Amino acid sequence: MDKQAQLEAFRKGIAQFVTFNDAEWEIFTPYLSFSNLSKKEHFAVEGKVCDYMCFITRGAVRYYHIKDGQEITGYFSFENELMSAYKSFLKRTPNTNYIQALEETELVMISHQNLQQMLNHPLLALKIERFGRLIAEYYICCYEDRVTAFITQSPEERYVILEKTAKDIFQRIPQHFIANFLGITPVSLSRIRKRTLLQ
Amino acid sequence: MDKQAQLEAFRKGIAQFVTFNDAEWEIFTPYLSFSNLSKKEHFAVEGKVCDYMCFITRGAVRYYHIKDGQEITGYFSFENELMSAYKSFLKRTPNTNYIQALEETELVMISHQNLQQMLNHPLLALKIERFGRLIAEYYICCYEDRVTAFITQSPEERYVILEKTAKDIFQRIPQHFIANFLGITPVSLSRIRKRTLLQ
DNA sequence: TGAAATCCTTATCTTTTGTTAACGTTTTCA
DNA sequence: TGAAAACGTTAACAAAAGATAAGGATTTCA
Repeated sequence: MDKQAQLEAFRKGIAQFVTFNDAEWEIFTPYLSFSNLSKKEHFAVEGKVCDYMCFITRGAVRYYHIKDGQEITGYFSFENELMSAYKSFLKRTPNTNYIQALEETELVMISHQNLQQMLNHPLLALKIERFGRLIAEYYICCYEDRVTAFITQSPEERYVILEKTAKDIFQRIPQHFIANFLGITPVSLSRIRKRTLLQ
Repeated sequence: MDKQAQLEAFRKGIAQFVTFNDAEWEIFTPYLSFSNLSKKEHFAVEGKVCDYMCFITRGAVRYYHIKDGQEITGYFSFENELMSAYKSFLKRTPNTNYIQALEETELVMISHQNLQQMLNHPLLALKIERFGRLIAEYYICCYEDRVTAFITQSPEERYVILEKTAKDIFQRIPQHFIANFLGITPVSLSRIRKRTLLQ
């Protein structure tokens, strides 16, 4: 995808949070940069501060932790979604997990430095503050649902709901990553799938 | 606690997010209101839109869902912390859980309506946008840690860590609520406690 | 293209958790 | 103050999940 098309996709993708008129867009876009990730390439690694907030125009990534030498996948992001090691990016602290491309991935990026400059730019500040607030609020709602699922649902219930609401993820993501995401082992997910098929 | 003392506590409590000079404070405080909750009184109930964002100056509350007729406690907030049915408050959608006072509780409150007015007030807008953004970012970091705990830790590990990092909660909150919070049943928590004591 | 890596399933065994119920203690509140 | 409610522990059994290993299919990539 060429940069112009990526910018268009980005503009459309963030319209749920904030819309720029053409004059604002002219000021805004020079603060953006672009990058590609090849399959298995890391966007973020443990111990490093994450300097970019991204919008994925194509591809998919997984977020994972390493515990006792084992990778545990906690989340995914796909095209037309935002991606960042959010906590590290915001707090400027070393990241505690990894983000890795599952496919060829294209990104539109905002560096932390540029973000700060925009927050000091008289014509952008208010809109960028709002953008940041709405993004954060959006993610809070996602997280709230996720925690609620862990509190109130069994692994099997979480699987059944995921299978209903995001069937396509099973075509795109290896099943053992999805198992981690659901909070169980791959073996256990395989059993649950067999069990729920028979019913 | 009298209102002046509550306001002082509030100002101090939000200083981690935003600080007001005295002139700004004068403009800001008329948008606030006050309320008390007696023990077991509900601040929020399922099905109603939550109209207030609160700061707790005294007391404690629990957040719980009802599933199959059973109450499942998912979170707590204490004095000097913020409290709201955040998702409902932000999205103006019916709330999906309950918030109930565990003790006599005192609140400083911002109504959604007043918040919107402040966001349109030329002298407050930027600071309030920032306040909202920083609060949301703060909660995202909390949620991120919580989800990571569910993904990467066993119930026993979650208990041991909670016992280390927030021992006082066990003196203040009934144990079966804490069990829900950890994602397990009260019986299971009782077993874990016995098990880890013996080791 | 062919060896290596990845992936899913299945089996076996162990460990943990859920469920239900009972019991004694403490707290609540009319 | 006294009956009722709330609370934590324990027991017994069932259900589910974790750990480990093996086997076969598919994919990857040099």
